[in-house]
Amino acid sequence: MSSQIGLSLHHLKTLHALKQTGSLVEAARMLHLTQSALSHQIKELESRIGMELFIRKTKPPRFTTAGLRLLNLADELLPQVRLAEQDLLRLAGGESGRLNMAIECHSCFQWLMPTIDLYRQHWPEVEMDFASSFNFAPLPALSRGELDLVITSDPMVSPELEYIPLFQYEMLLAVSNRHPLADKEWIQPEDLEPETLIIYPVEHERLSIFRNFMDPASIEPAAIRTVELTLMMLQLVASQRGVCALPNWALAEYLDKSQIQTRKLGSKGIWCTLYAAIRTEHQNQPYILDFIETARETCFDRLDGVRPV
Amino acid sequence: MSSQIGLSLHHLKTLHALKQTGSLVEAARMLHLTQSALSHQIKELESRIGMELFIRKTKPPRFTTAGLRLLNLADELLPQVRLAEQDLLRLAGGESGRLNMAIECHSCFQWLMPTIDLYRQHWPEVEMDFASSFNFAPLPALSRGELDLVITSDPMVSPELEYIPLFQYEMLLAVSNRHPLADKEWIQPEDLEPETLIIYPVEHERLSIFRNFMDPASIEPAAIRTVELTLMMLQLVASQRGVCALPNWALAEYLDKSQIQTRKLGSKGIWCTLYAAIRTEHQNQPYILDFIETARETCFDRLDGVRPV
DNA sequence: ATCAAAAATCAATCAAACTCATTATTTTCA
DNA sequence: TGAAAATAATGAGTTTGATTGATTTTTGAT
Repeated sequence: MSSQIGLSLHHLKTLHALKQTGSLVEAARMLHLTQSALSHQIKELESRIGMELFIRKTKPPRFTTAGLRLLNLADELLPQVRLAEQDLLRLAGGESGRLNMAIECHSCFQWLMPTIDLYRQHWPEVEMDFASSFNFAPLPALSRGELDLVITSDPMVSPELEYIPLFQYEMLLAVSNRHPLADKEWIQPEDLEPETLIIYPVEHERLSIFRNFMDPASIEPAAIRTVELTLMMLQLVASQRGVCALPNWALAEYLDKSQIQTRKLGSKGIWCTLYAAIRTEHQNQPYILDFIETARETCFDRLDGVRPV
Repeated sequence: MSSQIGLSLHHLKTLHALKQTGSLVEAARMLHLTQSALSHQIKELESRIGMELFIRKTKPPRFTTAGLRLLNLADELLPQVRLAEQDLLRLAGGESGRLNMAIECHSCFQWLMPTIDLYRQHWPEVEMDFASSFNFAPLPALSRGELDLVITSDPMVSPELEYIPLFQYEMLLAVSNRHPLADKEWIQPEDLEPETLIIYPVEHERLSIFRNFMDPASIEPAAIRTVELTLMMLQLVASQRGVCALPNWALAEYLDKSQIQTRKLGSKGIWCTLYAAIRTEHQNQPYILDFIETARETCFDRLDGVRPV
């Protein structure tokens, strides 16, 4: 029966990831596989259907008709598979549980809300609660069992904690259009010496602008101003009251609306990984893992500039 | 990311086949795999989701909630996959072609019509034509290239012909309710000696009632009457004008409506395989193979009593 | 033109899926 | 009810296919 192409969900996931990321390398990271693996996988599939699926030699790959048809299939099937797997997890692992969470990265509310909304539809029985982390250290609270999940970008290793990477993002400096730094290709630590730096009201060691950029160069900004809301930060930047460092995805949607621009921190930029921290005892708990999975999906779907792993 | 169950289309196909056939053995035959393979496959899946998918120890297996959820998923996904694969085949192999067919088994019109209707929806460009085979031998015509597909239950081996099995069925004897043979558990060749046998107007060697039943016992019926239509045959049987042998699936829908009953031919019954014969040059021709695939699906979906391979 | 990043390729490895042979369990039927 | 047949489960071994690591080729950027 050679009429069977032998499509599999792997193929669809690969194509979908390729579409989402625009490159085999990134798609591979998203799927926790090698670039080589994906290359082989696609080539094998192409040989079976006797056609190319996408045009290589173009930066975001352009898909052929056949490739588009499969992408279309993926868009239809994968969500259904996802739903079914969620149902199975609920059936097997129990419907309910407690999910107290905190975020160390304050811009994260941007994607956390849609994530939670989506998650609640599928796990209505899970009790969710949030702790604002301006005042206390969430990771110890997680260890103590007061929290169940913490979104953080700096893991503190501990035997009872498990860190599951969500995505990578770049920390960018936001400056006003008319700011002198807007003329520079990228920012050096010294450039910030005369500036007012606007930050969230947390310890400096927890901010990568300090930890990974200024501290290593032993440089401090002229002034520091703390603000609790991302939107307010950007307003201040636009008003030339200072500069601030924020994740690329947090800035993306404000770029054209406000009078601000973004610049790399250092020639390579500062890249951070955002993690979901859980207690090790929860590492197989379906309702927890599915929250994380939902978060990843939401982020890759809605956030610009995020990269896998 | 251990929240992934790792569902695959194989699993869904297996579950679906299990539901359709009611047993692992038959499901395996339908999928061209071993019973062992399916057993392992399901067990592995069950271990991954941590639940049983169906209750063994019941003749048609009863599915658990989890199993039903997956069956439901299969019903949603598999048709979509099927459509996508058809689209790819069309894209790769060309949309059009010639499909002249003939059936040696006259009852086959029963399922051939719905098959053709379904097929035409997906391959509107393929030119279809039918040759009634009462007068001529279709297999030689197929070799000669006058035909492209023949439905037959007795393959004549030839280098340029390829036989693709569709399904197995049982040849049953139809008798009137009031006929003395209706009292017998099953029919022996001798039982037919005093009877009038109603057959299609083709050579006796092409009829399995002769080839596999009466001829081996060197027995001939008292009289033979030829009729071209299945429905007419059954009317004659009901009117006690004779008995006839027909495929179980052809009889199934008339059983309660008319005054007829069916009996096995021999203690084990006569089982035949129905094939689609094509020219070897067509063995990779997508539009041909997809017709055959469509036929198989239609038969398994609509015909009672057919068995895989 | 040169360099860095991405993709393709090849050989080797690894793991999953399948088969064969066997055992256990069910079903059927005498 | 018990024996025989059919079906399912199990286990060991094999095959296939998927994945990786190392390398080359290609592409895009400077």
